[in-house]
Amino acid sequence: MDTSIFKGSVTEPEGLTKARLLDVAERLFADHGIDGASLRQITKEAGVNLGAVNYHFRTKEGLMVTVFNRRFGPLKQEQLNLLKQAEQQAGEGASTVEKVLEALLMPALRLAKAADTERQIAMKLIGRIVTEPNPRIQDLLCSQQAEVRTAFTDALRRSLPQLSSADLTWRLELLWGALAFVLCNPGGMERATGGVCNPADTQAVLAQMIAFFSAGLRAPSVT
Amino acid sequence: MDTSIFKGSVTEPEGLTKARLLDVAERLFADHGIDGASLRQITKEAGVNLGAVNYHFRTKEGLMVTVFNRRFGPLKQEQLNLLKQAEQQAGEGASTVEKVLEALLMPALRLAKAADTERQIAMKLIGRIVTEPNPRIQDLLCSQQAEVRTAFTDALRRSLPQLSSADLTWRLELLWGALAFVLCNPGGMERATGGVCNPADTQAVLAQMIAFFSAGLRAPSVT
DNA sequence: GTCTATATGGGGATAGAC
DNA sequence: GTCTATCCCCATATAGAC
Repeated sequence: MDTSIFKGSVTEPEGLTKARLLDVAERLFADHGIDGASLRQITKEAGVNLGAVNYHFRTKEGLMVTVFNRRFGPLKQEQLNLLKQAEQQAGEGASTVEKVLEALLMPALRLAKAADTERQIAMKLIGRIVTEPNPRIQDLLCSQQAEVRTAFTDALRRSLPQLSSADLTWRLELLWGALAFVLCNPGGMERATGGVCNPADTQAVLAQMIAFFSAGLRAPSVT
Repeated sequence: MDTSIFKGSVTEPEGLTKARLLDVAERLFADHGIDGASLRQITKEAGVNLGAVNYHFRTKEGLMVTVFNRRFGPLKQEQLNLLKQAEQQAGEGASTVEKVLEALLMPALRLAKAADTERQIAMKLIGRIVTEPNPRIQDLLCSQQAEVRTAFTDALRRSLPQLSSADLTWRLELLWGALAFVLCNPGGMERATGGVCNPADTQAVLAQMIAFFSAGLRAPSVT
């Protein structure tokens, strides 16, 4: 007697395989880097077939781009929305540096509606992609983030009219790098600092970064 | 008539193959990441045989560790020497934050006695290793840098007695991340900022970072 | 949509001649 | 010390059965 209900090639619920692939790929990309995570590993852990990647995403790069957009799209929107809110609150005058920084940093550190472990995975993914050696991925990121970059540069220029344009650009790059580093390797950071720094503690990181960087941004121009 | 002097397996000058391997490996590790650079590519570009890696360094990891130490050993020494000098100059009192930061940042950004292209390669290598996903490499870096980390943390603690220990640790991590990011991908940074930021301009980066981070470090404690 | 099987290429490591 | 040749494993991508 055969008690199994699903046998042979029974059609799965629409999109389930695809979603499982995306979830596992995101986690493994975050933990081992893009090149460091193989399709074999991803499909095995997702409990789906290797061929499914080809069917749903065509190539590994297709999978990567989809993972990327699923996470960066909403993030970008949230950053722009928060910035808009901050500027509306400020009314006629310029927003404070702190408010602008919060709009930029909070979404990246918090990641909307994410459960705790999911949040940590997504955070690491961002860090990995930002520091990815592969030039194709860098290009992708660069174009994706261009809108965010200009929006926040403009906002900060209004908040800090005394700062030269070059200095502002430089300091935003430094801030971006520090953020990427924090996101990239939370475990290593905690270990290196003897447990003092825990990047998963969103509130603490946010407070630290805002205090540190708003003071830095207010430093006199050097050019 | 055979005019070639070296033919067949003529013994090369001592250490030449080894040095060529190290130089090329450093460049390719810097450009493509550790995993991204294959031994085949390295040996081919170095004009040496694949087997030479096994003979001189045993494994790829052996090669990587040697490249690593050749570059980080002197860097570490230079950082510690400059710090010592700064503290001697300061005499009884504490060194200024700026002097301490300069001792930390300048060697990394300048890299002693390096020609221009060599310097850029070495800078990228540092960035790559700092952001490397592979946990073995992270451990190596962490232990190598422990001495530098504590020396500079102690120096800054003396310069900034009002800053809580946790805040200082956090801010140094953020600084370290920003530095890594700058070193890691100079081309991408220049492109993303429309040429405004050129990480190869040591003096400019140093001035920017010192102004930005010394102001940040002087911000009030948040904990 | 899902599976098995395989094509094709590249990786690191090594043995053994010279 | 250097070279060739090769082992063996793993990668991505794909073809074709179900």
